[in-house]
Amino acid sequence: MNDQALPHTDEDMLLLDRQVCFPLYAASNLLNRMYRPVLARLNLTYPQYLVMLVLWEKASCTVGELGDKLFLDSGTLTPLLKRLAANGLVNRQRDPDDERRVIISLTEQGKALKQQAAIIPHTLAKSLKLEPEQVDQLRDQVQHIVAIMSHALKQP
Amino acid sequence: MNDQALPHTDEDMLLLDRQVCFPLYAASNLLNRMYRPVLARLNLTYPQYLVMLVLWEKASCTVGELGDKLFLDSGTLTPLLKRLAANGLVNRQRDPDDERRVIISLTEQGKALKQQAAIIPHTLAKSLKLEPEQVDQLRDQVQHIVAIMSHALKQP
DNA sequence: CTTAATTATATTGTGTACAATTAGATTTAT
DNA sequence: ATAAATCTAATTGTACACAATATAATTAAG
Repeated sequence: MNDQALPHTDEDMLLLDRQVCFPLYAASNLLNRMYRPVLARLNLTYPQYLVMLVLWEKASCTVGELGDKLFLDSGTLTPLLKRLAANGLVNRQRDPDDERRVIISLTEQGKALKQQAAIIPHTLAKSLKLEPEQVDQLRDQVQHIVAIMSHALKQP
Repeated sequence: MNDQALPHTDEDMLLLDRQVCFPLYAASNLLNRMYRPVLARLNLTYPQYLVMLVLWEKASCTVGELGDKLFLDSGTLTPLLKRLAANGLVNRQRDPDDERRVIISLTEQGKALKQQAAIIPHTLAKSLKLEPEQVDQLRDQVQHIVAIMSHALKQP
């Protein structure tokens, strides 16, 4: 409805405002910036918060499972998990059944933090005052391209 | 149409799949990963490519203008611009009219790179095979929340 | 049963992000 | 005109991201 009017020359396709990728990049940075002060009270960064979200659903999993769910690799997760462990929120231990794996599990303190985290979604939802339908529509659309990209990156 | 059915307890709001922020974060990481091999041929990273997009529209601007457009601060831009300068794509010089400012301008090599970059949007569009209307709709929605967040972050 | 291929995590090096601080230039208020 | 406030970049320190590589454990092949 809108696209037919937009030109598709090489020149126009390089305009910043024509990029899909740039708003996604900017949104990710801005979200991180909005979460930061809220999460700072829990002594968590945003990626650390994501790891905790996974663990609050499933109290223990391997580094690899975390990576699959969060689309991150061990180069990112290993130091992050060491910091979470240093802060007393998780345990890191080799899987006795397969010594290649490292099992990450919640400590009591890590479990307890969930109570304090309960207000986070409220706080953020209030800041980005969008209609619930808009939020759901946006989430579904972005989830869709995440699925496409993660699939595309699996076969080279 | 979909949201009314979803529960809104504190518990449910902490599910990874309920987050809007997480798909945006994942999308940003995955986009970076898809751009990387393509941009590597131009010897650019993704944020560097964004800076070049701005400069291809306006051959010279200050660090502050770049920061406003890309939602980045000098802590990110200064080292990035130094690397672009070291690679011969931009010049960095103090504004003689206001010595606080640093003017970034394209070198001939930087201008010439635009020709090679022309294929980038095509290449990426092919990889994430979405309908043009979907692309436009997604971009508009994400631009909308970027506007909301960048506005929210301006007033403490 | 041993070697080769594969798997899971860790390490290294480069490049962002960003808060907090600093330093210097300009503007404003007095 | 000068001191104070403001503005613009740069610097510092912490924490991601990720490619490439390394290491150790498991599995597969012969």
